Amino acid sequence: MDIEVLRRAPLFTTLSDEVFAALTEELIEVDLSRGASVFREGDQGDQLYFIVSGKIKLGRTAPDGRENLLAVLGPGELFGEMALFDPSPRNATATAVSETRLAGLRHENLRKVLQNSPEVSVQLLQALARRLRRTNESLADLVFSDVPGRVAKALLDLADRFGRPATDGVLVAHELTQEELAQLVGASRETVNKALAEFVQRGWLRLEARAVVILDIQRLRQRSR
Amino acid sequence: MDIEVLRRAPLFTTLSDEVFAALTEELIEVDLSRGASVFREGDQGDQLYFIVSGKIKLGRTAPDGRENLLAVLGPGELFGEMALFDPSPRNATATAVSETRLAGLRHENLRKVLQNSPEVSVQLLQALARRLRRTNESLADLVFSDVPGRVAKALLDLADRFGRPATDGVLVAHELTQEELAQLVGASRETVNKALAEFVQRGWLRLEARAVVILDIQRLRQRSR
DNA sequence: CTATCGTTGTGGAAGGTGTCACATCGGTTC
DNA sequence: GAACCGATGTGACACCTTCCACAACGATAG
Repeated sequence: MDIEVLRRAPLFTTLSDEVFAALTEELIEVDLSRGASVFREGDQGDQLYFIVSGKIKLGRTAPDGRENLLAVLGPGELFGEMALFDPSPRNATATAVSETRLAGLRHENLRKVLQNSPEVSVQLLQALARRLRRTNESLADLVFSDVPGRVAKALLDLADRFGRPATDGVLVAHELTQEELAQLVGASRETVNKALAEFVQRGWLRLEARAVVILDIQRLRQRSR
Repeated sequence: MDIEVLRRAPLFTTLSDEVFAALTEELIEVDLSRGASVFREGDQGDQLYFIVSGKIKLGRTAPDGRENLLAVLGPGELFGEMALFDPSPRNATATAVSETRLAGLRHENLRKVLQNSPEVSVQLLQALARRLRRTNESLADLVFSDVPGRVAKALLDLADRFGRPATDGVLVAHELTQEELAQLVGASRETVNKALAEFVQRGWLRLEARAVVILDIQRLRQRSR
């Protein structure tokens, strides 16, 4: 397994080489193709996962079948950590958005690491605090912004994390369908499509298959406020 | 200061009497009257707070002045912990909803406790995980439920945490104005007022000053889904 | 090449919510 | 008691968003 990504992950950078080596012994490799789930809402879980490559979406399903996404995560990020500290079952479903490789770590093995190096628990606390901050941000957006604003914000966020410079702008290969993008911003697919169309029409974006190229990041940023 | 509440708080129950005693030495007492703020969005903070008595609302302000509440917390709960693990400034304003007494703990003093008893960091992780879970829940509600549904859910939640049995139902002395309740559920005051009026008209509620009496908890629960 | 199916693009009707406007109520101040 | 002010109650209207319907597109399988 390619452990370089993990070595650079915030959670592990503070670890000594020894401890890190011991830890990697315990990692469980998981490979997923698009659409495959790591775990589902309601499952009992005792692992947390690091994304080695690919992307994972965390989503919830309403009783009537509608879905909404809490986050889309990429390489170096971790998820499923809540189950380790909160006894209740998984409160979200984790699904691969593309070909994805994960490294799983069981609760008991993490415990061992926590004993030996208390910095790790601080790192975990930081990771959780950051996530909480992000979620609070999303909450506020949902209350204050209209759909186009939330779409703009989502694209900028995805650009920050997955964007790569292109000849005429920033290529954001988010790998999401418009349906998924809509679930991420909490709106209907149709409305999101129309918002995207408007941005394209204004010359701020160019659409590609499961990707966008941001042409005018300034305007987009302005629209997102 | 009345430390009984703190002794029973999840974060401290696992501590030995010695460690707990040492900790209480470091606590900073803060008294607030309704409307007074502990800290504001953008402040630099290095304390976390435990609520001894009263209620605190955590809120954010949009650039245009509109507000929305992330949570309303009561005795035994803690807040402001994110600043300890995430270097960025406060991302919410904490304001007293009623006469409130807090116990503040500075970062450096918490560190000392964390060194001596690793269980506390696990407790902190649990507290954060629970908060994240709650926030995810609110996010989903905002996407899936209409305003009356969210109002019903908010009242039930407040009832769980602050409710007291009354002669004809459950008295929820939430101490929030309808304006604040509206900010909590992410809606306008008028719409919330109309939702409440409808519930009263159906015989599910009785309104009192900054409080409600839930008369038919079953129906209310049904409406909240 | 053709059929199929998931995805994307668009229009229009229906409904929920925010905004505005104003009446009412209750407690506080002078 | 009168004036005042924050909080609450309620209607009308505009607007955004969802929902429904259907066309167009593109990749894949046969």
